[in-house]
Amino acid sequence: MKLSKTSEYALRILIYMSQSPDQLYTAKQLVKELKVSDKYLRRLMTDLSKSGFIRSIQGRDGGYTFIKGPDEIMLYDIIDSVEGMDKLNGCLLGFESCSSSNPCAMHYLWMNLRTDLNKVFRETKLSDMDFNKILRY
Amino acid sequence: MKLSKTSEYALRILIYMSQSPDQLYTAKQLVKELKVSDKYLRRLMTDLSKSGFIRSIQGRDGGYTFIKGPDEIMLYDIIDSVEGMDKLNGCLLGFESCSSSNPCAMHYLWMNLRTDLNKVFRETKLSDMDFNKILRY
DNA sequence: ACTATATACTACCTCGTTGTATTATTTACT
DNA sequence: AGTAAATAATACAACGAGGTAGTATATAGT
Repeated sequence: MKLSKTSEYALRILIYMSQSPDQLYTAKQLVKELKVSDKYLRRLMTDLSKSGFIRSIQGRDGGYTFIKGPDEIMLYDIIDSVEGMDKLNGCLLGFESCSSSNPCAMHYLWMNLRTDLNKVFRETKLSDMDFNKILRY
Repeated sequence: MKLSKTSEYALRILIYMSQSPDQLYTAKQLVKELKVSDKYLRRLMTDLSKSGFIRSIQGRDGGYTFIKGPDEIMLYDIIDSVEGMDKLNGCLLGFESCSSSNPCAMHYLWMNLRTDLNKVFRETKLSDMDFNKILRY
């Protein structure tokens, strides 16, 4: 029912950047706009570039820019890359052995809910975000 | 998208106990059946009795039994008492200032999903659980 | 009163997540 | 070549959730 801070930040950053996807964003700029700590953001940006969402350009006049277009990136992909979407899809009661053939008491109830959750995150693109509503802090 | 371990355990325990709600359950018995660590379960049971779901009976021949009937306890109440349902209902992007009048880019998307989640947990009773599907471990 | 068996309470330990500090590397410009 | 401005990488600190140990307290049966 809640994402990790890392997912929060990743989404914040990429949603923010997708306002003008061709622009080169510096860490300094993102830190200022999004109020994520400098060091933490930089580390996260490295992860995001390793995951292939953005390219990092080192050196003077460097920064970060998109590789894929925001219309090619699903919210699911972002969350999956930073915290693992499968973690969120386990048994709600924490039973290792829970499955459709051996369901726990809440299995079908939870399955329906999480199917909807997954569907939305799988089908929503970064570019579907409403850019009139970019909060900063 | 996931509950805390404490919520998992609380649900496990109460769902298990609601199989025969008038029975007196000892910690030892619950530990054995549900594979939750002895000390942790005991501490959690104290919390659950303070929250008014169960009564604890100390001393020899003591144990735990329901106060309210399982048809009076909503899943929402259990989760809310052990981890605070409000924590799960915050802004998905972690913006403090996010609200309907000042929404973040994902506000309405997330609002719809979490409304469904809340609805199900608010409307589902402990006694609605399928007791043919009580997994133990 | 004593004992066995149960819960209550307090303090501590462990570990993953979050956040910070420091140093190294890369690149454009002059 | 030298400098300034940017990212990369690594190590470590702080915190909270989860889990454990040990002691105190309560109660039924004898």
